Amino acid sequence: MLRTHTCGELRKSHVGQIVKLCGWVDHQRDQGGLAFLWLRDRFGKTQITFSPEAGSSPEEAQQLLEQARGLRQEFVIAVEAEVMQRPEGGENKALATGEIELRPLKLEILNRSDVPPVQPSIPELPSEEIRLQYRFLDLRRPDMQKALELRHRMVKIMRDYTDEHGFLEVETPVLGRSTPEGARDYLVPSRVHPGRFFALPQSPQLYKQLLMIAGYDRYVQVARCFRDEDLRADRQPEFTQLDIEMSFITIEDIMGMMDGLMARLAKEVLGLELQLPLPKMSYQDAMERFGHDAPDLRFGMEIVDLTDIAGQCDFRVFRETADAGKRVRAIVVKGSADEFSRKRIDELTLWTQENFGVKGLAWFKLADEKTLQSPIAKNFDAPLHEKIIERLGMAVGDVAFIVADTFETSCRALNGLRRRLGKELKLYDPATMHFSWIVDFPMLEFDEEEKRWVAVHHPFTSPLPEDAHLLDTDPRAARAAAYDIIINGFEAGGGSIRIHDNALQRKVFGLLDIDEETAKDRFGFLLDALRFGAPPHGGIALGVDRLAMIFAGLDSIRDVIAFPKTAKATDLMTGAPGSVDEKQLNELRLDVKK
RNA sequence: GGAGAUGUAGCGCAAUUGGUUAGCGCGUCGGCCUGUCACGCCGAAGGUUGCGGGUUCAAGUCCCGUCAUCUUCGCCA
Repeated sequence: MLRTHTCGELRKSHVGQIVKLCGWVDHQRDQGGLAFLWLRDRFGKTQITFSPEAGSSPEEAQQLLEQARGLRQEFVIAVEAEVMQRPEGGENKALATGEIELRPLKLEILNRSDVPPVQPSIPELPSEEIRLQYRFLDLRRPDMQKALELRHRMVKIMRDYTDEHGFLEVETPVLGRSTPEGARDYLVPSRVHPGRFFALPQSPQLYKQLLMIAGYDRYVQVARCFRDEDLRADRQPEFTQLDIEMSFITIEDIMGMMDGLMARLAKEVLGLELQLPLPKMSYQDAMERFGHDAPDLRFGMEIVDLTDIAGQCDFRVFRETADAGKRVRAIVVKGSADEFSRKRIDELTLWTQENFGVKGLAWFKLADEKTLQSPIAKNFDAPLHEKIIERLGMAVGDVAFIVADTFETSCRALNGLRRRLGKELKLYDPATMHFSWIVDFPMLEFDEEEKRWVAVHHPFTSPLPEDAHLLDTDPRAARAAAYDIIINGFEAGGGSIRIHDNALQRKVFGLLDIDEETAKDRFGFLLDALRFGAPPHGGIALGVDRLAMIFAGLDSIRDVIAFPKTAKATDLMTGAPGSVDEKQLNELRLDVKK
């Protein structure tokens, strides 16, 4: 047996025992006649003390000390040792094993290490580039190990919870067929069928619906999904979702099931009691009040509409915006006017223009309780000043930022501004967690570029029953039976009640400009299945990586993924994607031209 | 596809307005130290400043291009 215990488990109660430990040399301290060494594995660290009492004789003690001096960071060693209580006052409270130390009897080097570019023993982080290139070393860092452990616990809770509620985990294919609706697919060429391709799943959406039709009510899968789109701090080209589908249910049933799961995760992982049911907000409300369908509700700073007042002022930009049916909207920063010098406002204006395409960013401060102060203030008469101050609820010391543009652009700009200011001005405690549902999404939106309707959620989403008739008369107004779960401004998951009626599904395909032939070719199996007793069903998918990131209080999804990819979707460690032999290409009958 | 930031020793960083031999900490190597806790002392080695071009008497510093990493807009049914 190489070891009897891990590096994290020895306590006072083990004192006197002879144990065997294996691990990596974390760091050392040589004091001449006395040396200390910390042995690390993913369970913890244990101190080994090389003193004249080591071994069974002074000669052995000296030999062990010499051996210890030859050790370097990240060497892999095995020690046989006696567990000793540390001398009075020599405990290390920062270490779980800090009450004991090991008196070594035998030491063996199992493997050596080059000087590591990443030092797991120091808290200072190397650049992300180095971390990803030497991920196997970065993963030795206790922070990474904690993050992956937390992720494991969350997934375990998800599996336990769904199992206890009668869910069945079913695996669905990774090699499927491409459905160009939605995100770009990762394609896999077929050798057996030259010129034809599999697609990696963007989600197991259709398979889980087919499982419902097959009668496998209450399906769950921890599913890997792939999307060939550009990355972000919270987006990877391959990611994991907790995929769920249920039959004979209502929206409330699914939300209730997820509320329970969230409460359990919050309780067991963070020790937080969630108030259930989780609050709900309509999409329309979210856009009006926060400018985004995944608002960060940990702080206020709600958007206020000024369009009607703007229509009465002499400031041409505002009046013309209002007259054109666009919007003039504002957010107010409470009590921080002093922090917004002209220079800072200019910088914010430029940032807003460059990132969100607004033409400008207007602002008001208060000169006194009744008078606005701003380069554009003179374009407003006194009653308008008072109206604006009242509408915005401004007090002296507040500053308001106003965007005049289309509804969509003002949403983007004000949401961006709101998030940035909320973070910069520390308007919320980063440790708080805010869960909510966003409901009543529109079912369709018009894609101006492609000049056609596209599904906001996906083409299999059912309209709300009371809105189904709008598909014939006013598709824009039809609301979907869809819902997103939002945590701290992140979309942590989303789902919908699906269409289970063949005719309705065909009608929606028609609205989406998918003609009968294409629908049959791409989704024929679904349309077929819908003719053979499809039960009403619906489900949800939770972003496992994002949930783990949020619960761990981290800013990047990469920190909860063992082997993540860079912003350009490459793997710095393996070099993937790599080139392949001509032989492989020939077998696939692929011709790669640069 | 666009925008911004960054790139200097194995790692993290510094280097006035362009101006001697590019510094500091950690690590590495050598020496000393009997109670340390990533943190004692002394000494040494270690650099094509991402890469290519340009401006200049002189470039880590300015300009152009390029590559990489991060952030972000577009994109992400």
